Order: sequence, then C-alpha cells, then structure tokens
Amino acid sequence: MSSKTDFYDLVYQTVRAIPCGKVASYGQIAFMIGYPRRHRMVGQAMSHAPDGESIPWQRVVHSNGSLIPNYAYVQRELLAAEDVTFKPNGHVNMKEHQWHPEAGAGE
DNA sequence: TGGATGACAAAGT
DNA sequence: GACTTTGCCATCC
Repeated sequence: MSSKTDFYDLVYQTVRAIPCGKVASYGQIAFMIGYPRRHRMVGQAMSHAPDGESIPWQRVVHSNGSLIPNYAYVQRELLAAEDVTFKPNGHVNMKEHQWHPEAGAGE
C-alpha cells in the first residue's frame, strides 16, 4: 500500500471509471485519488500503463481541454467515436464533456 | 548520488 | 485563445 505502484493502479482504475463521452484532466484524476500534486505521475502512469487493460487513456486530456501533441490525432478519432465534440481549434469541449465523478461514476 | 527527463498544471505574457 | 516559464514527483542514466 501507499506505493507508487498503487498510485498507478489508482490512476488506471479511475481512468477506466470514466464514462463514455466524458473526459478528465490529469490534475482532476490526481486530485480524486488523493494526490493533487502528482498530476505529472498520472501522465507517467499512462505512459507505463498497459494499453491492453482497456484503459481509455484517450479520455485523459489537459486541464485546458487540449489533446496530447504526440497522440492528438489518435485521441481525436477515439474521442469522436465516444460522441465527444471538439472546438474549431481542435480542443475538447471540457465545458460539455468534463467528467464529474460525483455525478454518477463516483468511486 | 546527482542531474536530466517526462502522455502536466497553473499563472503570466 | 495560444505560447512561455516555473514548479512537482518518480524514473532513468
């Protein structure tokens, strides 16, 4: 317990708990699992995350709604399939799709 | 052991 | 609204 591995595991479970058509920011996830200062670790957790575990990493975006520069193209396709809408500048409509854990998918 | 790096965030420009 | 600088924490060399 209280290990970095557990932190990653919490991230994976939280990300996996994101409902369809919703997105969450790194800080949002880090905060809800109890580590508001570890938003960086969330990103690293995703980097080390097993993409075979059905982890919707594409639902994880910047607090600003911008996608991951290196994966923006993939995210856009995946999120578009999730019924998520984008702004004319290519950013996610956080206002409409930001995940609210207490609104239904609460831990 | 110490320095550099990274799928970032917040504030400032 | 988009870019730049600073700060945070764990991992890699």
